[in-house]
Amino acid sequence: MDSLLKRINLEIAAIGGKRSRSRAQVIEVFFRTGPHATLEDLAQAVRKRNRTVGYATVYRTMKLLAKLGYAKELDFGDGLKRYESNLESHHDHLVCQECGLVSEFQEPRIESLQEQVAKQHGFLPTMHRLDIYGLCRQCAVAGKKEN
Amino acid sequence: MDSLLKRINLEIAAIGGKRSRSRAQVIEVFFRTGPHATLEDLAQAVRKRNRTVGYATVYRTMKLLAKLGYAKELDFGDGLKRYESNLESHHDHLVCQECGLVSEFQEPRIESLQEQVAKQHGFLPTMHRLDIYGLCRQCAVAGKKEN
DNA sequence: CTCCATAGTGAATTTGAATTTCATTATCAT
DNA sequence: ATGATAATGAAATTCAAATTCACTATGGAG
Repeated sequence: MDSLLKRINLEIAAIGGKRSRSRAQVIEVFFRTGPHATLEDLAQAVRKRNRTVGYATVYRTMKLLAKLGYAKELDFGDGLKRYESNLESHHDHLVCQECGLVSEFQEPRIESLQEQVAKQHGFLPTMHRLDIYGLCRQCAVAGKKEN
Repeated sequence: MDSLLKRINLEIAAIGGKRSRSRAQVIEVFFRTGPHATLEDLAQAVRKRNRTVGYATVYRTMKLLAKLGYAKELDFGDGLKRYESNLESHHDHLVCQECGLVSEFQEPRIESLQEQVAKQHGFLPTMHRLDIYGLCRQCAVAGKKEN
């Protein structure tokens, strides 16, 4: 974690940036917070520690982390931007439309089929997004009972 | 096309709705316009024919079509909502990050793997979204030349 | 160490797509 | 025809996100 912060600071310096306490706090909170956190979540968490950190700094820092490749921007269509660490291995999402629960999965066979498809279309893929929407186990059961 | 409009009007009537000229124009323009049109695109196209149609009507009509299942809402992460007809068979998207070109593909093997994954997680899928981002053939070639 | 150019900051403002409001108009069952 | 109600368009509102701006902090040059 400390070495991670150091590495990030080096990269920031490399592109002509300076350090700051606020930004360090945002970065630390981000990596400590669970995945799929909204900007609002992150801002809350940061400000819980240090009330003086402004929303703008949270937004700017997350954008910076995304640019450096440490964070990934997510959008599950609810109008809120979410971020997750890009350090963990790649995965896709199952989003419950009822309770909002987001779970993750990996399926290498899907990945390789995507590569194939892209190649067939002369397309050079840099990333992809696969989100499956529906009802989680809990909500599916609850839904059945209602009928 | 005419029979489609009639069918839609029947469904609207069934949920207690009335007809209107503006709405009919929006619907017609939507089905005549290429896929992945933004709301702005649609509004422009409609207002080109009939300047008196307001943006709100375009927005409301597209939401209605989505609710009835005739239109699908898309979001490629550029902050603009797009719509495509839901009459064509299901497909996923290849989005060029350089020129914005969107092309479509179908891959039944991916679909079935998704079903499998969902089942394994006790998840009841209602829909999914798979977008592959990268460079289209044109832009990939152009990018190489630059280096 | 001391400058000082410049990056970063937070509060406040602005942006911009999308939605809602509201007074008016159009539709349609009776 | 009439009256209940859906639909309309212009304008106002919403809301997350981005930007502005006056001020502060950082860190390389000397």
